[in-house]
Amino acid sequence: MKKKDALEDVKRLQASSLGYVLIRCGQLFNELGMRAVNSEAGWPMMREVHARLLPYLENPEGVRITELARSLGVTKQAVQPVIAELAEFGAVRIEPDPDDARARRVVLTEKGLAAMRHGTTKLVEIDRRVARRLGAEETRELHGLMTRLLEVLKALD
Amino acid sequence: MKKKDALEDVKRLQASSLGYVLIRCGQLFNELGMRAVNSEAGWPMMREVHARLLPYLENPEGVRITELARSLGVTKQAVQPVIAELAEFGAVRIEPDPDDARARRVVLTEKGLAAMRHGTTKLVEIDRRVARRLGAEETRELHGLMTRLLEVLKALD
DNA sequence: GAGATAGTCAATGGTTCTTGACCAATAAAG
DNA sequence: CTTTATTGGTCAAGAACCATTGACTATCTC
Repeated sequence: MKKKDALEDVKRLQASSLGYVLIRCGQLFNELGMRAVNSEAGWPMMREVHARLLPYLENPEGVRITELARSLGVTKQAVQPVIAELAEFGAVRIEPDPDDARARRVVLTEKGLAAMRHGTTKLVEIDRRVARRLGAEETRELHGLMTRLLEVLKALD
Repeated sequence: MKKKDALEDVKRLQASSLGYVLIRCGQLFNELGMRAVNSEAGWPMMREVHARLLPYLENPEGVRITELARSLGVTKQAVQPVIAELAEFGAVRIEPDPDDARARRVVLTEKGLAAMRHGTTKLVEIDRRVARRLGAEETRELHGLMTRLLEVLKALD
């Protein structure tokens, strides 16, 4: 059974890769998180696009659509339906730009902030379930290492 | 500036969450990996769907389409175009099922196995770049913890 | 004024997935 | 050994989502 051995070989290689294991973990966690958020009322249907956009609304003065598009790496036309949905829900407000009459500013509202908080809280709840099985010490250690890893990955491009 | 404080608060909450940091890391790593795989010739266009399907072809005897669909949580119709593409490329072979004349078995070929190996190798290369910045000891530790985390997450549902 | 920039509108394309109708083979039951 | 229900798979049509290009308006900058 040479073929079976080759398969086992690849699986060993996968298990040996930090990245492979990391990607799997990230997907599973993401799935759990999305399910937890959408299982509750209040947010009609949280989709990946929303979660991807929200972090770029850090500026309390608002962010221009073009800037959002550039941050996300897509065209401004692609961003429009997303912010339209967010605005309809009330997570963002679209204001005219005081400095430029052409431009508009997408501003995170209190409700949008609450949505971010809610989503993160759900993740923290899963954290706790994980910690109960993984151990408090290990979880803390993992969190520390992961935080450093995030910095490394950001710098890596 | 109460609003800015509230935002900082959420960001602190996010940074404190293992899951949040993990998801970000996973996305970044995945992006790097996909880019690395597609930058080389040999595999015309590796998409997420392919990467998602391949792991379920572990059985050397092949797997039924219905079974694949159930594993992926979609309909069998959704699976069909994916395996058609994989078959066209040569990563899988579609054989009649010896036990059931209705059924077909999707079998991973040598080429498909090589593709998995190639993808994982690319991840391992990124691993090394990460390890150079994170430190060998830390990387090893992180890998160990992450492997345990994966088991925990799988069991969590 | 000339040219760049912010944003919108319209049309369109690709990917993924769905429902519904169908065929062929199997399994269960009389 | 038929009848009936179930199962594996395909075909066809289409919906949802995400993104695109192209054309246009309004404004800003020089």
